[in-house]
Amino acid sequence: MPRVIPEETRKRLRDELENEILTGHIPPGQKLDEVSLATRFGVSRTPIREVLQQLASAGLVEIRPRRGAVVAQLGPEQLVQMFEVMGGLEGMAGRMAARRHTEEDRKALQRIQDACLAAARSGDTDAYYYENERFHQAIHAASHNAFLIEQCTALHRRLKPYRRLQLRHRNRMASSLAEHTAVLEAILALDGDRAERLMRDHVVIQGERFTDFIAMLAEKVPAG
Amino acid sequence: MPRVIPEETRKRLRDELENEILTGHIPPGQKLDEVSLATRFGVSRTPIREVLQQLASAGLVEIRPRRGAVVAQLGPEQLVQMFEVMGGLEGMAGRMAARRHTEEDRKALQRIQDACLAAARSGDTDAYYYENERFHQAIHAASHNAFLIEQCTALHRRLKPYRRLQLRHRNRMASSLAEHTAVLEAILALDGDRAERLMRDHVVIQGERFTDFIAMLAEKVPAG
DNA sequence: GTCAACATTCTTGTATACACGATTGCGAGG
DNA sequence: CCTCGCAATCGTGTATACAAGAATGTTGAC
Repeated sequence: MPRVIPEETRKRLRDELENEILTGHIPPGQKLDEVSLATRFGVSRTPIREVLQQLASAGLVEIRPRRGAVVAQLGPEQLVQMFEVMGGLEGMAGRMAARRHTEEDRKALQRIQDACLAAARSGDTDAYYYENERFHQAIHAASHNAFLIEQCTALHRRLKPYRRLQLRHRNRMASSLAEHTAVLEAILALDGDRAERLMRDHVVIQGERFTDFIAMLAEKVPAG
Repeated sequence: MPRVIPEETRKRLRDELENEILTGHIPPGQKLDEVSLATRFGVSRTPIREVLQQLASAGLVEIRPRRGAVVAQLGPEQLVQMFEVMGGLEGMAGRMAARRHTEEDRKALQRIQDACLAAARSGDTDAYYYENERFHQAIHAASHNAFLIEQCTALHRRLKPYRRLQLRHRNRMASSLAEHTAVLEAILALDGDRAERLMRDHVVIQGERFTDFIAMLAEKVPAG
């Protein structure tokens, strides 16, 4: 039994667990038993505990002293609030992008917007989801604020599982694309105020639609 | 040697270490030796490592694999970026506060503003610093977005050591107070857009002044 | 049959032993 | 005198032992 984890296993530990939580493979509220996880990954409890701590700091799991770790559950209210903040952050990014983007940023944004358009035309939701993500990332990058990028990425990741479902509903893909177009226009026109507002609304609308959906589900399920 | 940390020691561990970093008692770049810390606090390395992990997640220390933990250093650029984001977050809070504050929020805000005024009149920088913090907290609270409050608090804490020096300079206290007044007016007038803008500028100005100061220092010291 | 109190079991939190990468200091070669 | 390489040392990462709180099951009384 090696005393040094084979370099990749360390990351695998964290990434795999994080993924299973983010994808919902391990459902919210599920208890995370240290021993089981340790056995499963073939390591001792020590590195498992470290990973759990990190995931707790990221808000993915909740550690109750002496009572173990569970996958964090986000209620409708928390989701609304997080989408609201996400909107604010993305709005910031939009504003900064409008004021600071470089020629390369322009090109990248337009290229990705084209890809979004293509995905939307072909009706490929998964492809659109992927390109949508890249579009947002490109705007973050164009803000040229590394700290903001970090914050956006972190929150984006955390909300990921909730956004995914949501594009499949109605013709959200079409309106999303239209909103992108408007945002991009504002950015290219160097209009920071407008870019911020449009971007914020774009994200908040997503959030609202989704949280409506969640709230609807929540009514049928007793809080637990 | 007790195997169970006496309940309070656990928090003391984290708080004390965090404080010493935030106050600069342990200077940025300083190596944090696990064994020394363990000895100092009278515990083993295990809880120390946990605390270090948490502080790393909060951005206060940097853990370099196999090479130990050091107190994180923020360069001028990072500080600018963080203040920029802080401004955005506080702006968000201002906007939401304008739209959502309750009667209690109104009263609290006015009460604290009065306290700020009193502190400014008496020229007591420390008192003003304290009341200023409370004013910002009151605005956060009036946003009624718990997640935003968390984010603001976290970033606020992290920037704390940098803001403190800065009020002592010039007549920053007077202009800070004037800015508060304007922000409060906008909030009480339910003008979200204006509250956001004023609040953002208020914070960003603080940041800029401070980072100018830091940048000035940085020129004299070779990057290390 | 229900509930409470106790004993048992399970799981977490801490301490410690040990392995191995990183650092450092020394000596040999240029 | 400087540099490179190696050896000794140091410090971190992991596994494991153990203590004590939490959960669970059992038994007894009402």
